[in-house]
Amino acid sequence: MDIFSTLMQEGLKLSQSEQRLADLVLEDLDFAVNASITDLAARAEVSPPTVTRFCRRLGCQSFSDFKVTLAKSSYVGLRYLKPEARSRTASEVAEDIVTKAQNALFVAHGQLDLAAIEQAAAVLSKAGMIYAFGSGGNSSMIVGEMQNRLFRLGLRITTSTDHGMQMMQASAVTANDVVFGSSFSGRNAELVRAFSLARDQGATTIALTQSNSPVAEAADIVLTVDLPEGENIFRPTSTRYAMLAVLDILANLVAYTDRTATAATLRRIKESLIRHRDGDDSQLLGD
Amino acid sequence: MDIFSTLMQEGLKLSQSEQRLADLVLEDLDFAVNASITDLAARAEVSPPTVTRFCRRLGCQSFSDFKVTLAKSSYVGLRYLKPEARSRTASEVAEDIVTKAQNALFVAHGQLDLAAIEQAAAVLSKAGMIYAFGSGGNSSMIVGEMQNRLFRLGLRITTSTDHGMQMMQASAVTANDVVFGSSFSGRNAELVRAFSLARDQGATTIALTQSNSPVAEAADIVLTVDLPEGENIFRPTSTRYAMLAVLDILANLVAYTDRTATAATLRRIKESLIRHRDGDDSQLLGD
DNA sequence: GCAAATAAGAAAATCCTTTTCGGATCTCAC
DNA sequence: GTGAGATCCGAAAAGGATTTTCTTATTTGC
Repeated sequence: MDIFSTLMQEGLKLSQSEQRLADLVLEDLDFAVNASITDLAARAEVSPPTVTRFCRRLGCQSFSDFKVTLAKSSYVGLRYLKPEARSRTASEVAEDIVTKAQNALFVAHGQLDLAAIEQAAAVLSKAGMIYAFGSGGNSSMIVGEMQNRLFRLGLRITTSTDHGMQMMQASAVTANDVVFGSSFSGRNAELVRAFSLARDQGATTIALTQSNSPVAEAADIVLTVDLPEGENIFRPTSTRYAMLAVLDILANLVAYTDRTATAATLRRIKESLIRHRDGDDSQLLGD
Repeated sequence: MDIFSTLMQEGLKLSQSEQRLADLVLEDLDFAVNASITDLAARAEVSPPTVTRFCRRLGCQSFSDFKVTLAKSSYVGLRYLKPEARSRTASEVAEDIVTKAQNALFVAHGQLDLAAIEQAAAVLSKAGMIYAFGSGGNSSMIVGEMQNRLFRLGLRITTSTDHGMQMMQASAVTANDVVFGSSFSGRNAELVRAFSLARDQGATTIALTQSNSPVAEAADIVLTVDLPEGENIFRPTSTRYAMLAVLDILANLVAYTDRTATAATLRRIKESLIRHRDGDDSQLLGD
C-alpha cells in the first residue's frame, strides 16, 4: 500500500498532533520530504518524538524510512496536487504533458477494476468474433489499438468508426460474439444503441468509458477510466494514456488466458520479426 | 538534471572511492536509498566523509538530500533495472504495464531534444500541407493521432499508411509542404524512400523514430525516442506511450506557435463541444 | 469517580552526519 | 629524480538529528 494514499484516506485513526502532521505533509510534500525531523516538528508545532511515532504509525521503521517512502511513492501524485501551471516554453510544455500522462497512468491504475478486466479478457478470448466500435479521434485510436493488439493473439476482430456500419454490424452479431466500445465521454448515443442491438442478439458487450455514463450503463462489462481533465483546450487529453494502458493490460491478460492457443500465433509473429530484422523490409510488425 | 542519469553517465569524473560508491548505488538502489551513511560507507569500504563528499559532488547538499533525490528521481528508473518479472496475475500485469509506461515517459522525457521539437513545431505550423506517413499497427496509430491533433489547430494534414500511396504523395509535394514519418524501428525502407522523394521536391521532412537509424538519417528534423524494449512478446511496446507524448508536446507547441491563427479554429471546436454536450450527440469531438 | 489507556513533551542517550585536520598519494614542471 | 601543489581520503572531534525513556496530562470506559 502506498503511503500517499494511506495519508489521504479518511478513516485513518490519528491523534490530534498526528493529524496536524498529516495535514502538513500533504499540504507541503516538498518541505516534508526535505526537512529534518526537528524542522517538521517545529512547523507542525509538535515535538520530535511525536513525529517519530507518527512515522511508525504509518508503517515506517523510522523517520528517514518515512521520508524515503514518501519520496518514492508520492513522486507522481505530488505534482498532481499542484495547480494547473501556465506553461509556455517548450520545456514547460514537455514537463507538463509528461507529468499529466504519468499522473493519468497513476490515477487510472489506482482505479482499476481488475475483476472486470479479467472478466473482459476471458470473454474476449472465447469470442467467436469481436467488433470494436469507437468514434471521434480518440476513441477511434483506441479501437484501432484494440485490433492491433488482439489480431496478434489470433483473435478474430474488426473495427468500425462509422455509426451506420456499427448499427448494421451490431444487428448481425451472434450470441458468441463480443462488441467492444470505447467512448471518452460516455455519451456516445449511437454506441449505446449499438450495444443495445448487440445485446438483443445475445452478444456480450464491453465498454471502455467513464463510469456512471449512458455508455457504461448499456454494457455488460464496464472498464472505467475516470480522470479529471484540465480546462486547457490546447492540451490533448491525458485520458488516452490511461485507456491505452487498460487496453494493454486487457490484451496481455487475453494472451495469458490461454497460452497454448495464442502461442502458435505469437511464435509466427516473432519468427516473422526476426526473419525480417536484417532484410530490406519495412518492419511492419515491429512498427 | 536527474541524478540517476548523472550517475550512469560515462564521463563523470569520480575518484576511486567515489566510483566504488557510484557502482554500489547503481547496483543496489534499494539499499542505497534506505541505508544510513555509515552502512553505505561500510559496504563500499570507504569512510563516511567520503560519502558526504560524493553526495556533494553529485550536486546534493547533504547525504539525506542525496537519498531523497535518489528516491524521487529513480523511483521509476529503479524498477527499470530490475530483471523482467514474470507477471501472471491480473494485478501483476497491470502493475507491470503501468510501470513500464511511466518509465517510458520518464526516460523519453530525459532524452527529449527540445530544440528539434520546437523546430518541428515551427515548420509544421507554417506548412502548406502536411503528409503523415507510418505503417504497421503502432506507427499508423501515431500518424492517426498526428492528424487528430493537428487538424484541430486548423492545419491541413492527411495521413497514409499505404506505401504505394506514400510514394505517390511524396512525389507530389511542393517545397512548402512537410512530410512527417513515424517508424518504431527506424528501418522502414519505404519511408526512407518517401523522405528522399519529398526532399527532392524541396519539402521538409520530420522523423519520429530511433536515433542513428536509416529513417533518422533520411530526415531533416529528427525527433528521437530510444527505449530499450523487453523481450516479452506478450507485452505491447511501451514506446508507444513515449511517442504519443512527443506528439502531444509537438501539437501543443504548434498550437502555441501562433495563437492568433489557431485560436479561431479552437474556439469553434470548443463551442461545438459545449453546444453538443447536453444534446443527444455522439460527442465526436470529445471522444 | 477512578483505573486503564492513550497522548505527548522534556531530557537523556544514542546514533548519524559533517567538519576539521593531517597524512598519503599523485601530477607535473624543471 | 624531486619538490611544489593538488587531490584524495580517513581519523577524530564536533555538532546535530533521532530515538528512547520517563513523566505528566488527558481521555476513555466502566
